[in-house]
Amino acid sequence: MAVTLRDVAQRAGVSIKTVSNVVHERQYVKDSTREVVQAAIDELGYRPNLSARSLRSGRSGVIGLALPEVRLPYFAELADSVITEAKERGHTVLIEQTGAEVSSERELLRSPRLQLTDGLIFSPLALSQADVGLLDVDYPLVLLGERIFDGPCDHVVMDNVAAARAATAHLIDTGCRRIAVIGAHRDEDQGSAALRLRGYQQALQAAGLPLDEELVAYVGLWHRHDGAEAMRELLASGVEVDGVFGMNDTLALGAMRALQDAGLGIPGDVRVIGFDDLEETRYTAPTLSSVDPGRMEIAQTAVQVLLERIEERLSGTERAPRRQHTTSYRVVSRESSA
Amino acid sequence: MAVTLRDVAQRAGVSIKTVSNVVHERQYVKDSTREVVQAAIDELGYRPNLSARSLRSGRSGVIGLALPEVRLPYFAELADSVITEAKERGHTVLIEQTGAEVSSERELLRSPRLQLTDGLIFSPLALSQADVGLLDVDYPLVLLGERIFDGPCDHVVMDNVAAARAATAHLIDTGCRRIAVIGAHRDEDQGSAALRLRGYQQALQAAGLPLDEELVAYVGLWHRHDGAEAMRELLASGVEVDGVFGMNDTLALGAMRALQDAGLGIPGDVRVIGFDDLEETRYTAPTLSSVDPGRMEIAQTAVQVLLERIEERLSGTERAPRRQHTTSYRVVSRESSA
DNA sequence: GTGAAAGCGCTAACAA
DNA sequence: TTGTTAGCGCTTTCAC
Repeated sequence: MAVTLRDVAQRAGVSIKTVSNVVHERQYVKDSTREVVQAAIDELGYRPNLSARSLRSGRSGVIGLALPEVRLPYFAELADSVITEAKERGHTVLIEQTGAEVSSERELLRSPRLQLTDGLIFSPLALSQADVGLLDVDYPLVLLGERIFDGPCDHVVMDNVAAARAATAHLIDTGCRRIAVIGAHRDEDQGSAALRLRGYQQALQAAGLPLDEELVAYVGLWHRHDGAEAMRELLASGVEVDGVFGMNDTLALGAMRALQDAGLGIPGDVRVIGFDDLEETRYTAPTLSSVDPGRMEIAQTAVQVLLERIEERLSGTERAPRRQHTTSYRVVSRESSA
Repeated sequence: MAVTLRDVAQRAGVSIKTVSNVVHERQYVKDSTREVVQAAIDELGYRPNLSARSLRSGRSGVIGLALPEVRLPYFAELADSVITEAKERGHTVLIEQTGAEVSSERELLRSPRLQLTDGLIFSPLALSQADVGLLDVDYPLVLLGERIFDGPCDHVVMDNVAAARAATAHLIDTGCRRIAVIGAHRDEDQGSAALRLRGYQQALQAAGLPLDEELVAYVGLWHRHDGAEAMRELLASGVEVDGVFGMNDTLALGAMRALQDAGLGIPGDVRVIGFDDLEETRYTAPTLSSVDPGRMEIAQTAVQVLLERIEERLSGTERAPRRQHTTSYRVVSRESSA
């Protein structure tokens, strides 16, 4: 059925080893031999069996990417960046969706589904510091985001507190005094929600503005629907608002929608800023100010670090200590806060 | 290093075959034996080596999904659906991005990167009928979309012509007489763009409206940017417009943005409908009417058909003839065409 | 420069 | 009901 190295060797009248050498473009092969072998490969349409190669060599060329849901724009863009970067480095990406449930995130780490993967890039949404022990797995793992610190693996993060502080400060600079924040999670102190809330609070304090709990909107998920819902409740509560910081763009877009439904002008009556710098923020009406989290940098760093770990593991090199890699962010001002 | 079947067998004091039987939850294993083996598995933390299993059994449990770019919302949602459906059926998904270039789509089909995949779901954007020969590959392949017909593989399509006709008819029903269409491609007669254009034309003819070439906007890609750009040009040309059919939601959203920038009201001055029914159409201002292409049905059908083919191939069963599977669509009316 | 052969971990046919 | 064993296709020492 499938053409194997042996078939090629037979056809070319050489040993299996020589064919392997040609396939891997190794030196120490006479040019004439190489040509004969290459001809046999082409004629027979030989394609290496990656399962066999993987079994033998211990590496499959596939890396796993675990995230809540690819349909969420932020993760779709992150996946794109990771896939692109991995391809650049000769690897393919297998995607696992965890749906943001703690249980599936925990299971994922021990899942046999990842077995033919050389390593994993994991962006948890629900796991907490208490789960840090689960991260001590026997395969290369790079963690994304700030839900867990001081884990036994490499970690790529953006400074959420500073970025949220900058976003909030941006609204303050443009004159806002009653800034609502949408996307807080109750009883959380490590996740993005908690960190961005902290940044928001720090900015208010730095500006000498009061922290008004009425301006903090708690939500379940960070979907558009939740942002719209939260904004509606905020408006219904009668609390005065002249600025909105959405913990991500999707929430902010939902909030914009609710504000517009209520007949409020953006940025006239209320200024809005989001977080993530999704492509669509450039095309909404009005265009949405946001924080660019440096997605490309995150993806590149994560893939690079992961591949280094994979290499290290295979070559038995002394393991470098696990590191935390911090990437940069940038506030992007658009119409919604002009 | 890694725990193998042999290690478990030794620890449990049974043969490797028995352990395998337990792992595969096969019958004919005494309960007491099963318990002992399970205990050993848990203690040692045994996880099957999928590369070995794959080499031996000829199936990896991984299916490939090739699409232009996951960051495009339609494909992000499609990927989500495919991954979810595949997981449901015990498979994982490896994603390949082709970037909508003919060359990479052609290469993809012969790529060794797909070698440890059991089969492929392929959504081409650039391949044309002329490439039909390339689809005659030696692995299970399911094609999505209508760029190629009568190929040597299964095919899941939605009736683009009928759906576009329905979308256009919807605008006509609400009173539009000068309907622009955005997203046409020059020199194409098989792709979604050509089919949707045909549906648009059929609807106009059926209503006795003239086909005005000035109302057809040609674009390169179907991104938001292209929609905005095309709409701007349309408006600048001075042609009269009271309705817009965007060949996908992204184009329609870009067009909406341009219309709003020009001070036109939606649906007051111009009614708009898109295509794809992206989640965000429910949250834009105004909400966008669209055509629901039955993404879930497409994904389910594609995965099911592919897994059947994989099964067939492995069991050496008589191959059922290649089939075309047509899924259903639905016009969803929202504010932009109310 | 090239060949022979061992074995990666697992599955499944065949034995017991 | 459980054990033995032959490879799946490849990589990789170690000879020649």
